[in-house]
Amino acid sequence: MKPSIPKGTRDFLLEAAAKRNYIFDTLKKVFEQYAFLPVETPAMEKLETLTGKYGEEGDRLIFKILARGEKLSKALEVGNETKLAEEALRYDLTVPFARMVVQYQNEITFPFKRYQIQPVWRADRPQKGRYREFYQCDVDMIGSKSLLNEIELVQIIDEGFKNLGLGDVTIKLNNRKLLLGIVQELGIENQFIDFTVVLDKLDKVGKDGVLKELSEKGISLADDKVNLLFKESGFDLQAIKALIGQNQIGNEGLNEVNFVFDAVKAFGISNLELDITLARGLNYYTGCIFEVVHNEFNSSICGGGRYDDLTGIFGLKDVSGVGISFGADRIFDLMEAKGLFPKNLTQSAKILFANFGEKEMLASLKIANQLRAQNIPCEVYPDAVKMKKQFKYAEDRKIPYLGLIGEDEMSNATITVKNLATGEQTSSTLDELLHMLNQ
RNA sequence: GUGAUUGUAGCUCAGCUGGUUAGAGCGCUGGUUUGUGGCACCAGAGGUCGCGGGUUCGAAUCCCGUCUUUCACCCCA
Repeated sequence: MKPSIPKGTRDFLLEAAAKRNYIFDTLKKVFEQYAFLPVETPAMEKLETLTGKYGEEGDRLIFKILARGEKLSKALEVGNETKLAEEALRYDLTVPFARMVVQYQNEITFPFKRYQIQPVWRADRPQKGRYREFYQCDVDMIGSKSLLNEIELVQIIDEGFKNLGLGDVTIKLNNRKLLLGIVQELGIENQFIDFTVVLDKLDKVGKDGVLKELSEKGISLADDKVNLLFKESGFDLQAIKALIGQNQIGNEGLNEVNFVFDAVKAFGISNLELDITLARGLNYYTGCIFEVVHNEFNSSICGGGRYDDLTGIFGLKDVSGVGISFGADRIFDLMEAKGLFPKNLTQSAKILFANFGEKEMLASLKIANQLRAQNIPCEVYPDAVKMKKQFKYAEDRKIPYLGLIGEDEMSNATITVKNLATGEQTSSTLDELLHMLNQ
């Protein structure tokens, strides 16, 4: 059998793993700058914890874990589908986080801020930028309704992407309350989800495409409202204001968006865009919603929003939360395509000591240990094989220097050091070597 | 879930309308060079042509199924 991995998953070899860690580390630094601390939750949750939180489509994509042993045979026997799988792999990090907050509510100080970098699984069909296993980097805050949180999250998004070299992203902002107000004024409140999902496609399929899809879902709109709602491929904020008029929830949403928008702009973040067509599919969002896109990548690389009732589902009422999720794998692909990763992420040792035999090997190890004590990563080649092979190893691992300690060097306490890039070779004492490698 | 698409050596690929020993480049191993690599030259190893079935005297090549790859839709990080 040819070795391979399940579809929609991928291996991260040395260099790829280093690159991905670079993304994690960069984001972590920003998260911690805003006083978020890490938590972790198990890869699997009880199925009932997950179902019903992501909408119909989302539920379908949950990876269920088949029951085993007696439980399985019993479930098959009785034909009880719900007993076939009682556990599932987590679909995102937000719902498990909400579960965690409710479960440990007496041990937690609110507002509770955490970040979480872990993989999630979706039983989707893989395609560009879409995997069945991928890492999310979530920052969430539960237990405060203040819009300060929204403002800070936008700042985190902005700083995070800038630090990754992706300062040219667009941060989109919208508010579900505003959308709800619009839907109320259109008289189609009971088709809120259907409407917003279709509206989200405006820039992709245009006005006619949206109208067509709406009518396919049994939603028809009066012409005058359509004209207020959107133009060919965008929308007109003044017209939207006219559309929602005195609608209470709509104006609430509008005020929230404006507050966040103005504050963030005042802090010099210019790539923020109000987009009333932004919907976001996850059902639990209730207030501000965010999404980050890049013009060289066709799907969003970060998304999030406020959820007023998520903990309520688990029994903790009136606790609002808000958070965002960076899609590490999409960011990885985008950065790879743009060549944004720093070089030498995989440089392991600064110097490799060649192996000429047992005596020489031990002499080299003694030097290596002294370098290590000075925080200089280094290694001794483990086998006394031919030089060609040892050189190649150093080259493949991007080790810049080769140290040679043979009989001559041992007897006069020196180390022959060869710069592998230039071919330059010097005879140094240990102190000279330390000095050179510390630069 | 729907519709396309791909699969030949470790990697990237060639192999014309079916014809007998399936090729190249890179990589790998050994040698020219038993403590001095990158270059060059020489030699060598490595493939049930994704898998299963069918058509045929004969299949990498045609047909069916299946898995896999990639892409779009749905939906999403």
